[in-house]
Amino acid sequence: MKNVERIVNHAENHCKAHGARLTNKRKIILSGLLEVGKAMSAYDLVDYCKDQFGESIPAMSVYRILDFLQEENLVHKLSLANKYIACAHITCDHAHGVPQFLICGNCQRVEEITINKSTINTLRRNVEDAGFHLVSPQLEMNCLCHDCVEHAA
Amino acid sequence: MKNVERIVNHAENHCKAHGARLTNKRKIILSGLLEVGKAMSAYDLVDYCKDQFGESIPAMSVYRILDFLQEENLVHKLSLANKYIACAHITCDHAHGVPQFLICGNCQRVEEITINKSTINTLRRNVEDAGFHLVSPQLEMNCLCHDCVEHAA
DNA sequence: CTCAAAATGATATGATGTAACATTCTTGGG
DNA sequence: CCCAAGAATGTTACATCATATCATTTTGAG
Ligand SMILES: [Zn+2]
Ligand SMILES: [Zn+2]
Ligand SMILES: [Zn+2]
Ligand SMILES: [Zn+2]
Repeated sequence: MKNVERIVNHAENHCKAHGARLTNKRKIILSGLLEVGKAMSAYDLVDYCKDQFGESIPAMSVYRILDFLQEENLVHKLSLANKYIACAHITCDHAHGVPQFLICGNCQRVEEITINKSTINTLRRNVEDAGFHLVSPQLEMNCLCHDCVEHAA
Repeated sequence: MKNVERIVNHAENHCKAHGARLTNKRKIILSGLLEVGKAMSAYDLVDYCKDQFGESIPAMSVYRILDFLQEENLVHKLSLANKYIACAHITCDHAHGVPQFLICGNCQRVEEITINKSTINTLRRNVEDAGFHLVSPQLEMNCLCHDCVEHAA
């Protein structure tokens, strides 16, 4: 069984567990994101599904499906790039924490990480000191990946 | 002298100091952002300048002017909201560090802060541990301001 | 003053995202 | 099984955000 298929199956079980339905179209969108392995715009996904799966899914539907997948923590939106990326932890059994994203400004690679609690707490204290309350520590950070740092050197 | 005027003068000196020109149109855009005191889209600014200053500045020019103002650190872009906001530290004489933004998800108030170096360094180490190099610690955080926390309680 | 560079304008178009209503699919109770 | 109700998807139109390209105007150094 291909890896993408395995992850999609896992996602389907995750949905079933609380009565949500990972329909065929939703599987296709999720599969596309998993196959590509990097962030794509909604319209990129329209094209990809047309080209790779022969499925014409209108943009409106893609947006709705992306909303659903985000609610299920199967996909995340990167506001810095207006793109969407498959969750890197779909097959992990632990509950999904608030993710942080490292975005390589050179090759666009994206890494989804979970920064350790003590760092987040430090950040939270900084925010409280400024008179605000941190609601969600989802962060998107402008980075360079290891490869791009090497090649630049 | 009004406060906005004072800040704009300071900005003009800042530009002059290295041969950049804070033209009249650029002053108008910056003044608009300062008067409003919150984040606005480029098209919001087109309308505002038309209504408040009787200046019809085409959107294309507004975008160019915002680009200029960002390079001068007089304005920052909030990617989370696709909006622009005047820098909170124009009249500070110290060099402008990399800012972080706290955005109230309820009333849209924005606070520009500079998180202390040690926190940023901790964050940087977390990023390095993930095999990436942090290029810019500009962060946009989904928060609630103190007032909105109170009123919700 | 003159000319080149900088700034701004005009026009078109691309990219991203949502509103509103229609149609189709799914599913559980009779 | 059948049907009604809700969920999912389709259609159309439009709103919003942003850039490409070329023309014109403004500015300032020489
Ligand atoms: Zn995730
Ligand atoms: Zn890279
Ligand atoms: Zn600033
Ligand atoms: Zn608030």
